[in-house]
This record gives sequence, C-alpha cells and structure tokens, in this order.
Amino acid sequence: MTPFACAVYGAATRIPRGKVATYGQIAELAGRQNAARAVGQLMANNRDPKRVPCHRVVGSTGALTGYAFDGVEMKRKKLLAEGVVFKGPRVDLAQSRWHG
DNA sequence: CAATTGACGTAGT
DNA sequence: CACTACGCCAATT
Repeated sequence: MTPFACAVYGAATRIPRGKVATYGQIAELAGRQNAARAVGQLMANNRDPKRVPCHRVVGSTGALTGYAFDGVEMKRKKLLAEGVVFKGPRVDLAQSRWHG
C-alpha cells in the first residue's frame, strides 16, 4: 500500500453515513488537490470494499460514476438507503455533501 | 524506465 | 443543460 493510497482510503473511511464526498475532496484530504483522477484509480482498484465505503464517493457534479463490484445501480440504491438525497439521476450535493 | 489507463475536474462550445 | 477538449495524478503494464 502506497502512502497516497493509504491517505485516500483513510479519508474515504471518514465519510459519515448518509453523506457523500467528491473525488476531488478525497484527493484534497489525501494531500493532492488535483489528484481526483488518481483517487478514482484507487477506488476502482480497491480490493477491500468492505473496509472502505467507496460507494460514498461521487463526482463533483454529484454523478455516480462507477462501482467496481456491483455496478452503479447498486451504488445508487445503497446511498439512497443511507439517506443520501438525490436530485434526478445524481446526488444533491447541496444537502448530502460531506464537509470534513 | 516510458507508455498506457481510468470510478476526475474545469472551462469552453 | 449536454457534450467536447484539455489538464492532472498515481498505479499498472
């Protein structure tokens, strides 16, 4: 595990239930403000979906971009179940965005 | 070590 | 708004 990856997963773990964070946010918490893309890479390659709530990570617009194991559909359901507010096809960041 | 890849982000059309 | 064109970064090949 690289230090960066560790920071990223660490940050992701801190996301409270019912809230979501953007890739950019995670990148920032991990110390690389414009590494949003790299963050996605790690999530996609994430071998421990049980340890990291990667379903609480969405795009800056609130769009659900992907979910490695169960697909975007399942991701949406999970968030919905946790109380995340959706605005049409995407998350309503105005309400459900996590402020760390 | 260089090239390729991907769950991004912002600005412009 | 939806779509395109570029910039960015770390992991993999």
